Amino acid sequence: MSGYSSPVPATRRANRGPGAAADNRRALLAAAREVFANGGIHAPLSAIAKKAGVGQGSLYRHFPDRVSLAVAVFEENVAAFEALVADRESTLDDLIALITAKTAESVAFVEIVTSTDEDPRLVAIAERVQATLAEALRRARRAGTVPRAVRSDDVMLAVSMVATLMAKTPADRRRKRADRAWLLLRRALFDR
Amino acid sequence: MSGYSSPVPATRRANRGPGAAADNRRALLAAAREVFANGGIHAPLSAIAKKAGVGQGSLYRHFPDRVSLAVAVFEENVAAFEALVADRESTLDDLIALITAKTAESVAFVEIVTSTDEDPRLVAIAERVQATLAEALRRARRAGTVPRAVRSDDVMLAVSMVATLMAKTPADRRRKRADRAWLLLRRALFDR
Amino acid sequence: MSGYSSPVPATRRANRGPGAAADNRRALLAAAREVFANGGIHAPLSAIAKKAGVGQGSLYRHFPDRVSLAVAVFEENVAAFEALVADRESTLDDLIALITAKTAESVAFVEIVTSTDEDPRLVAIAERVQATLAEALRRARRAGTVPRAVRSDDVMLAVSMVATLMAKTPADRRRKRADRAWLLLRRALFDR
Amino acid sequence: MSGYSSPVPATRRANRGPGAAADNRRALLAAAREVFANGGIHAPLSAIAKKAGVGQGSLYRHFPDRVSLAVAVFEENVAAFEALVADRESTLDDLIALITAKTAESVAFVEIVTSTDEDPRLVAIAERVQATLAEALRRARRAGTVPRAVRSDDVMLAVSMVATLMAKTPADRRRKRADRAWLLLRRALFDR
DNA sequence: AATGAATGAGTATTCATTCAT
DNA sequence: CATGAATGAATACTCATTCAT
Repeated sequence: MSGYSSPVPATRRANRGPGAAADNRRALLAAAREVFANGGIHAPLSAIAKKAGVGQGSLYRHFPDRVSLAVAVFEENVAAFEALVADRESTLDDLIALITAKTAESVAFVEIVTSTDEDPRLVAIAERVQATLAEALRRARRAGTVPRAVRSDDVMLAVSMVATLMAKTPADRRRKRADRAWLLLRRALFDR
Repeated sequence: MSGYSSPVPATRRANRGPGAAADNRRALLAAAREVFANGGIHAPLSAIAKKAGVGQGSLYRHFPDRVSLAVAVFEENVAAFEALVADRESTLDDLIALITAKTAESVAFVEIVTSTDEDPRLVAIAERVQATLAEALRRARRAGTVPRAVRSDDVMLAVSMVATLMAKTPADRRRKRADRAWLLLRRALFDR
Repeated sequence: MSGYSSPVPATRRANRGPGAAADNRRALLAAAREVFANGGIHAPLSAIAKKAGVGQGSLYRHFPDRVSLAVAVFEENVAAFEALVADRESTLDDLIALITAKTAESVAFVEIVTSTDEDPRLVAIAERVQATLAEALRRARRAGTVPRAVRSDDVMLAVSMVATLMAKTPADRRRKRADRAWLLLRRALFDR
Repeated sequence: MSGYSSPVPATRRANRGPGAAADNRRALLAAAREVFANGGIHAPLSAIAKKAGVGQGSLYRHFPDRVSLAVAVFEENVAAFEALVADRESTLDDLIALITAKTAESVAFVEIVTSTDEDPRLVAIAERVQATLAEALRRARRAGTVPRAVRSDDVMLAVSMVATLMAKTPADRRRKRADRAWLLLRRALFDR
C-alpha cells in the first residue's frame, strides 16, 4: 500500500525512424556499459533500453541476445589491450595495469573474461585477452625483466584472480585491493 | 549466459500489441473497480488481471503498485464530487448524497477515504474529499441552512461514520442503512 | 540475504498433559483477546498459539475454528453488557459508554458485532448486544430521558457507526474520536 | 469468516509428523549444500525444498531465511577449520589446503566468505575463517617457515583470490586450477 | 526500422489446517 | 489430551522475450 511511484507516461517517444539506427546503437552500447558495470552481466535488459532511451524491441534488433550486447560492449576493452600491445614500447606491466583498470571498472567485464560459458563469442573474447598477455610476456622475457620459468598461463591466472577479486569487492575499495593483490603477485611472478 | 530456455508454453493469450494498451487500461480499471468494490483495497491483484483478461505484467506496467491502481479508480469519484461542488446550485445535501452513494458502491473507496495510510497519493484523495465538504458547508452556512455551530469536522466525521458503516454492510442492505443513518445524523447536524 | 532471525529452538515444550487443559484454554483466550485487539479478527492463529505458549494443535482442539475462538473471547464483553443492564440503576448512557469502551479496545470486537457473516454464533452475539440496548432504551423511555420517537434500531445504528469508526481509527486517537462522535449522536438521539 | 474452504487437494505428500523433523532438517541441509554448491547462494529456495523432498513451509520453519540456511550449511566448514587449527601439529599449509578444498567444493561458500553483506551472521563466519588463518600464520612465524614480513591480511587476500577464482571455474577444473594458483601464491608469500 | 505494450513463467513468502507422536 | 512439525495453496512482484503498429 505504498511505493509512491509515478503512473505510466501518457506519451510515446516519437518514432525517429531508420535514421536513428546508428544513434540507437551507440546509445545502447553506452547504456549497457554503464548498467553492466554495476549490475553485472545479468542486469535487466529493460534497464539498458530505458537508460538508452530506446525501445525494448530496438535493443533486440541491434543485439539479438544478451551475449551479443555484452560482446559488443567489451570488444572495445579488448581492442584497447591489443592496441597497447601493438605499441612496441609497452611493457607487460603496462598491460596488466590496463587490464586491472578495466577490470575494476566493470563487474561484467570480469564475468565475461573469466566466464565458463561455452558461447564461442565469449570464448573468443577470453582468448584475445590471453593472446595479448602472451605477447607482452614474450617481449618481457626477451627483455629479461621476467624469469624464464613464468608461463603465460601463470600470468593469465594472476589476472583472473585479481579480476574475480574485483568483482567481489565493492567499487570504492577496488583500486586499493587490486594494488595490494598485484604487489603480492608481482613478487611471485617477476621478482626472482 | 547463453542458453536461456524459452519460457513460452503452448497456449498463451495472443499478444494484441500496443494497440491493446488503451483497451487494457480500461479493462483493468473496470475490473479493479469491481474487484475493489467487493473485496476491498486488499483484494488480490491477480484477480483483477484475470478479470480484465490481461497478463499480470500488463497490470504492473499500467499501474506499478496497488495504490496507483486504486487512485486511478477512485480519482473519478472525487472528480465527480468536485464537479458537483463547482455547480453553484448544488447543496451540502446533494454532496452528502453523492458521497454516500459512492461510498455504498465500494468498500475500497471507504477504505481509502478513511485510511490512515500515509501514502501521499491516498492522503491527497482524502483531502480532496474533505475540501469539497468544507466548501459545501461554507455555502450552506451562508444560505443559513445550517447552524453556525456545525464544524466542517463534524460533517467529515458523519461522513466517515456512514462510510465505514457501509463497508461493513452487505451490498444489498447498504442504501437502506445509509438512509437511516443520514436521517439520524441530519437531525444532529442541521435540524437545530 | 538479511533478516537476522533466530533459528528454530532445539527443545520442544514439555507436554504438560491433560492437566494443562484448563490453563491452556485460559492462556489461549487471553492471547486471542490481545492479538485480536490489534490485528483484527483475521490475525494469524499461529500468533495466538505462540503468544499463549500453546501448541497449534491444542488451539484447534479447544477452538475448532476461528469463530469459536472469537466468540469465546467476546462472550465476556457481552456478558458485561448484560450484567450492567441487569443492574436496575444503570442508564442507557452507561451502557453506551461501556460498549464504546469495549469497542475502542478491540478492532475485532467491532468486526464481530457489525459482521455480516451469517454464522449463527456471530449472529447470536450481535443479537445479544442489540437486546441489551433495547432493554436500556426501554428503561430510558420510561424515565422520560429519551424521546418516544427514538427507536432501538437507531441506537444500534449509532453504536455501529461509532464502532466501525473505531475500527478504522488508530488506537491512540480512538477515545477522542469516539467522544466527538457521541456528542454528535446524542444530540440526534436524545436532546430533543 | 466462517466458510474457509479447504485448500487441500487430492494428492499431497503424506504428513510424516514431527518425527520427520530431524530427517527433514538433515535432508534440507544436504539439499542446500548441493544446490548452493552449484547454484551459489542465490539459488532458488524452492529447488532446495524440492530436492529435500520437503514442503516449502517446512523449509521456512527450519530456516526462516536464506542466510540462516546458508550459515547452517557452512558452519560445518568453519568448524572443520577451527578443529584443524586446534591441532597443534597442523601447519598453515594444511589449513590453506583445507580451505581451498572447501572452497573448490562450493561456489556459495566462497560467496559467503568473501561477501560484503553486513548480515552479522555472515560477518561472523568470515571472521572465524580469518581468525583461523591468523592463528595458523602466527604459528608458522614462530616456526620460522614464513617470513616476518608476511601479514595475515596477505594470506587472507590470497585465500580470497583463490576462492573467488574457484567460484568462476567449472567444478571439474577447480582442483587443478587451485593447485596452480597456490603454487604461484606460495612463492610470493612464503618462499623468501 | 523503431516503438513500447503484452505475456506469463519463476521465485519468495505467509498462513490455515492436518496429523504423527 | 498436548505438542509442534508438515504441507501446499495463494499472492506479490520481476523480467526475458515477442509482436502489432
